[in-house]
Amino acid sequence: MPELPEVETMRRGIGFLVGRRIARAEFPRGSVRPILVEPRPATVIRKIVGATIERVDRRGKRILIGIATAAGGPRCWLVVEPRMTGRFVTTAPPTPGHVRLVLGLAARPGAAAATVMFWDLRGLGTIRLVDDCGLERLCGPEKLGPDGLTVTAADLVACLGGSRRAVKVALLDQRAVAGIGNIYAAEILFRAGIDPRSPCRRLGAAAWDRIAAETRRVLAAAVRCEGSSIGDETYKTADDRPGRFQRQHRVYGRTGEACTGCGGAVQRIVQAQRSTFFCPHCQRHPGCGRPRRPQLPATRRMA
DNA sequence: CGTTCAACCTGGGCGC
DNA sequence: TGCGCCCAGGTTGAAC
Repeated sequence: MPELPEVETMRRGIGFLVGRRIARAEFPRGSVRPILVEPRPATVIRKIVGATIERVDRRGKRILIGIATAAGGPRCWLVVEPRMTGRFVTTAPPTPGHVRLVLGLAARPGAAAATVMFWDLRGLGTIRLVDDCGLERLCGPEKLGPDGLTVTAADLVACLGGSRRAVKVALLDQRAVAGIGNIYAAEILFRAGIDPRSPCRRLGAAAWDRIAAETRRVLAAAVRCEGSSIGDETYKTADDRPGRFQRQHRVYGRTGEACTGCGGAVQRIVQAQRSTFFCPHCQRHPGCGRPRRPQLPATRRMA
């Protein structure tokens, strides 16, 4: 579920952790299979209980909790990947059985004791405790490209300009740009007017300009709306409110509905085993002067 | 290099 | 009611 806007909203929702001491940590053994935790939960608990949280950051779709070890040793990081259904909660969790981590914060002057939980329905999320070196290995530039809120056309061209991959698939590559997922890839390309099937190498400078600009604009707007909540299940803010950006979805999840641009039907196709939503009329290969016909691979050979 | 598939999990929704 | 199937915001690794 969570893409950059949702994870950024989570980060803000638990920002009050900064400066707080961890009084208690627990990895509850619910009725479902445990999620991936590295190193062993007992080791993580031993290292972080008693320590103080120095910062709460985000890189791409990951939350980074910077922790000063109790003994004043080197800082370590709790790296949380929510994947499909993970989220932080400061109120009652949707189900008690899917709470994966509980952090109890010590009271201090001006702040009562508090509890923060990581809840994950499907359990595909991960929690890792790493040092600075491990953080680099996990979230360094080899793994995560420039952040989606600030990515430039030059960044995209440098990484993807020569690629044969379909642009929608490429935008999901976190090494190219960090934070875009299936929802926002669709919304960005609709607003940029680009056919999701276009091979990257066939896009011109103007197209990359539009893609980069819409990436920043759409993600920033979604952050202001506190993300997209679909259905009622999984994603909500840390204090249990739904996001609002789903109201501004133009194509995602709207198969068969009228395109807000031309009134035609929004289409769903599958790329890289994932749904892609787009309007074949409003989204064209750049440089192609007129709307593409709805996919008939036939008449290609001619040109 | 790029695509396809399976896997990791739980749960909702649909057709029969 | 129940069963089987498809779907879901993500990521990884193996096979072709």
